[in-house]
Amino acid sequence: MNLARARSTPDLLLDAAERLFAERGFDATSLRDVTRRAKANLASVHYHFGSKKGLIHAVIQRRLDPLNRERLRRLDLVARRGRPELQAILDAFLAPTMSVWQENPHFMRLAGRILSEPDRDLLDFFLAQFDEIVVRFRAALVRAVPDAPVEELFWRMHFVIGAMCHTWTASDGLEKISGGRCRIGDGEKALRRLVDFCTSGFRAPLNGKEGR
Amino acid sequence: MNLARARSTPDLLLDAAERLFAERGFDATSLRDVTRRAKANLASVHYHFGSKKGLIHAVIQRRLDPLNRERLRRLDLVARRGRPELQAILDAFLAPTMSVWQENPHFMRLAGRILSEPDRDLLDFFLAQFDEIVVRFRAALVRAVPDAPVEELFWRMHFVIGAMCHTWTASDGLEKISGGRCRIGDGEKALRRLVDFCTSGFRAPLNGKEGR
DNA sequence: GTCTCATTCAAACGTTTGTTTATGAACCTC
DNA sequence: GAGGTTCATAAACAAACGTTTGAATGAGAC
Repeated sequence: MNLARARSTPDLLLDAAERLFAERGFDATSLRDVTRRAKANLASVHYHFGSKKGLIHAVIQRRLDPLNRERLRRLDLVARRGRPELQAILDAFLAPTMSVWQENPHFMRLAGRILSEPDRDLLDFFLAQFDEIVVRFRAALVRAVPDAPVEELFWRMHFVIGAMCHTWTASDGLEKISGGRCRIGDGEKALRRLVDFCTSGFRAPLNGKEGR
Repeated sequence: MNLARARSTPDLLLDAAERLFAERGFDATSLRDVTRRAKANLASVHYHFGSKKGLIHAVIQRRLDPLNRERLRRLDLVARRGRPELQAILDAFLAPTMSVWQENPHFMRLAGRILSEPDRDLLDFFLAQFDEIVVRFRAALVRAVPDAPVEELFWRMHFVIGAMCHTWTASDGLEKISGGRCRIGDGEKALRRLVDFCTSGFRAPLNGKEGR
């Protein structure tokens, strides 16, 4: 038997699928592509995951679950220190995405794309994973920016999410457009830029007037 | 003959394709879907556009060309008034997308999705439409924020683009997550929120320190 | 009237797709 | 070691895909 523990078929399928889905998209990746890369049989997808959609869901959940748990863990640390700082909240939300991106850039590219997915089922499944995140981060934001209407907070988090997704999914577009000037590099600097931009954007005056 | 001038087959194909591509995505939309909706023959796509890819390119170019011309026109107006204001530059870049969204929400949803497209050919074709935009807006930004390194300007425009795309493509996700609190409505208010957020984000202190 | 050109049309092409089936090997339980 | 469960495998399924073909149609030009 090998010293390196042999990976199970489901894991091999998930790895292959994650990679291919990220590179080519869900529709452009056939189950034959996945099983070929995983060195598994075509029917094994249906045996372990029921269908192609089941495989997609599993790919998403495997990474999204720890990611969102880490977000909540960090938010807890922030909230425990008294009235939460806006920047610390945004950092708790954004920094874990950078960690995931570092360990596995494929998944973050994939996740960013799902939010603009036309497939309603898939989008709903994805959003359902954020129920607790929404509640907890909203509460923290209300405490950090008490003079802003909740509606405004949602809009600004919407912009934050847009900037975040674009950062991890389209950063090669940035490299191309900037003529190679901007490279995402190790992610740390990109994260700091992202957090700074979002924090400052979040502090925009309310109602177009200067903040009171 | 009809009073309303009969539209040509290519136009009918473009309309149908734009709608369906936006609703279901490129891969999930078959040429049979398109021709059925356009009440045209299946082969007409290849006759007029050469291939499915040709049709996709035509759909994109038809809207993107006027959109980017309008951006440049507005930027000209801003630059002619002396040293350009940051907010005016961002408005010149962002406001036309709202106009397009109002006339044709389908296309903006589609455009936002292309930036996270896995298909390199398609992405390259899309980005190539922005060559002049990049040059002109970069020059304006350099004048408006002279103490920022060009690299920083590119990064911040990257975040702006992310927030913008997310606004027009995923605003129903916002509505769902916010529990119906946030509706995009007529677009005017969303645009103002977006411009305010981006302007403020763009003014984030440089290098993590307070701006000089 | 006839020739010419652009366009439309129905039908078929060969692939590829997700999914299902039937068989067999490997393994654990008692 | 018999019986049963779990997983792997090859083969087949019907459906849908982008694309091509060759004939039919229509309107102007001469």
